Amino acid sequence: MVLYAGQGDARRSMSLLWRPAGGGPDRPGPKPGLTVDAIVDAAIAVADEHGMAALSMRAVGERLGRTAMALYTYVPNKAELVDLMYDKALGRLPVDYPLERGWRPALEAWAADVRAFYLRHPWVLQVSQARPVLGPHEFAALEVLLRVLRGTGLERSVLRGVAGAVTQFVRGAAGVVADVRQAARATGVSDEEWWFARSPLLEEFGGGFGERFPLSTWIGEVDPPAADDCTPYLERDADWNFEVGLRVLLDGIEAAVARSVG
Amino acid sequence: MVLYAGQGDARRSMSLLWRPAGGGPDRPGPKPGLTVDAIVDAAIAVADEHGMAALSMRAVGERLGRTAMALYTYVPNKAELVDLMYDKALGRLPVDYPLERGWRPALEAWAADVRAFYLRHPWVLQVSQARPVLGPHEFAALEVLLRVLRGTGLERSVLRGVAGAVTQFVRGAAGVVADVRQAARATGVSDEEWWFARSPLLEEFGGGFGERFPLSTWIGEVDPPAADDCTPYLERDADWNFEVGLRVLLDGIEAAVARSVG
DNA sequence: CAGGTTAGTTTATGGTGTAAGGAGTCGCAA
DNA sequence: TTGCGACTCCTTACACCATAAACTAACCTG
Repeated sequence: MVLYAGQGDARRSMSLLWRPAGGGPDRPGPKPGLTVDAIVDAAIAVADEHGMAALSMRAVGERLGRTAMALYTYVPNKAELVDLMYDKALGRLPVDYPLERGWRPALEAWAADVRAFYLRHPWVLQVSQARPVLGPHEFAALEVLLRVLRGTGLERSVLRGVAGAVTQFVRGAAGVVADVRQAARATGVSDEEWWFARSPLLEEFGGGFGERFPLSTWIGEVDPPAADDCTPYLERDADWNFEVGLRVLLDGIEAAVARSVG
Repeated sequence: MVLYAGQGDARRSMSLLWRPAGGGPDRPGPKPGLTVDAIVDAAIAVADEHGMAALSMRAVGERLGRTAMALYTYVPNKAELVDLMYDKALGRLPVDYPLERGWRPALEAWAADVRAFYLRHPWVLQVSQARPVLGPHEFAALEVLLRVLRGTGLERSVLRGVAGAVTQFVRGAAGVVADVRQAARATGVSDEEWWFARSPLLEEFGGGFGERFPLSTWIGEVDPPAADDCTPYLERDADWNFEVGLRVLLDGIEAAVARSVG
C-alpha cells in the first residue's frame, strides 16, 4: 500500500518533522515511556533489517516492548512515521564535498555516497516521491547536491533538469541492486539459483529465443569467458554499469557547461 | 507489500507468461467462465484507474463478477498476476524507431514514448525490478531499445551501462510525475492546495529557512515572474526537466561515441 | 450413467492500519 | 489533601488483505 502523509493536519506534520532535539516541558499525566525519536529509530531498524514490507506498527511496537496502538500517541499514523523515518535517515548522508578540484570529482563522490546510502537503507527508495517530505534533512541533502552542481555555473532552469537527471540515475541504479538483494533475502532464493531455474525454461517456452531476441541475448552474454553464468542484470555487473552510466551523465553535463560558456 | 513471483513453480510461471494466444483443448469439468487474459485485462484496468494500491484480488474479481477466490484457478497468486499484467502492458509499447537520421532522434522518440507509457500506466513503475519478469514483451521492449542503441556502435559493456542509465532516467522522471498525480487523486488534494498549506509552515518551523537553505530556495523559485506560485517539483516543470535531462544524457552518449571512435 | 476432473463458492486463518473506549498516572490548582 | 483534567497505554473491534481448505456443481470421457 502506498501511503500519503499529511493529508490531515499539515501543521502537526511539520512540527513533528522540525521538532527540536530536546524533550518538551513537563506535562500532566504519566511520564512518556517512549519518544518520537525512539520510535523512528526502531522503525528504521525494522525497515533496515527486514525491508519496508515488514514495517508494521505492530512490529515497531514490539521492538519497543509496546503494542502497536501505543505509538499513536507519538505519531499520528503510519504515513507520518514513514516520513519521519525518511527525513531522519537522510540525516546520515555525508555533507562535505570540496570543490577544489572542480565539480566533477565532487559529484562523483556524491553519487557514490548516495548510492551506498540507498544500499544501506533500501527502503528509502520506496518512500513515495509524490509530495516531498519537506523535513530539515531532505532540504539539507538537496542543498549539498546543489552546492556541488553550482560549480558548473549552469543557469537555474538547466540546473533543475541536471539535478533531476543525476538524482534519478542514482536512485534507479541503486534501486535495481536493492531490489535484487531484497528479493534474495525475502524469498531465500539466491540470484544464481533463480537464474539457474529459469534460463533453460526461457529457451523451452521462448521458442527459438536466440533468434527472436538476438540483441537481448547478445547483451546478456558475459564478456570474459566466465562460462556457466547467464545473468544479465546481476549485482556483479551493477558496479560497472553504475560507473559507465555516471561517466556518460557527467560527460553530458560537461557538454552543457561548454555550451553555456561558449 | 512487495511481492515476488515465481518462488514456487518456475515452470508454471513461465508457461503462463509465454502462454499461446488461442484457448487450450477441451477438458472435463465445467467450462471456464474466465480466461487468464480477461483477468489480466481487468487487473490492468483496476490498476490504471485506481492505482496499484487498489489492486486486490477482490477488486479484480468484482470487476469480472466473481469472487476473489475464483481467480486462483487461473492464476497461482497475486505476484504472478502482477507479472502477467506487467508483461502484457509492455506489449502496448511502440516498437518502430527508424534509424535513418541516426540514433539520437530515434532515442529521443523512444524516451518520449516510454515516458508517456509510464504515465498512462503508472503502476508499471511499482513492479519490483528485482527479478526480471522474463516475459515475451519485456524482451521485446529491451530489444527495441537495444536496436536503437546499437546505432551508437558502442561496445557491449559500455552499452549495458548506457542502456541502464537511459532506462533509469526515463523511469525516474516518469515516476515523479506519476507519483504526484497519484497522490493528488488518492488524497483529493491538488498539488497547489498542498503547497499552499505547507509553504508558510516551512518558514514558521524552519526558522530562517531562506538563510539555512539558500540554494534550495533559489532553485525553487520560478523563473518567469509568475508570482503566487511556489512549486519546485511540479508537473508543469517536469516536461522541461525531462527535456533538459535527456539532452544532457544524450550529449554524454555522444561523448562516449566520440571517445570510442577516436 | 458412473467417475473423475474442473470452476467457482463459502468459510476460515492470520495478517494489516487504526477508531473507540477504558484504565491507570501524574501535575497542578483549590 | 483532594480532585480535576490531561496524558499514556492497553484492549477491543472493524474493515480490509492474501490465500488455504473444504465443498458444490458442472461437465467430459469411459
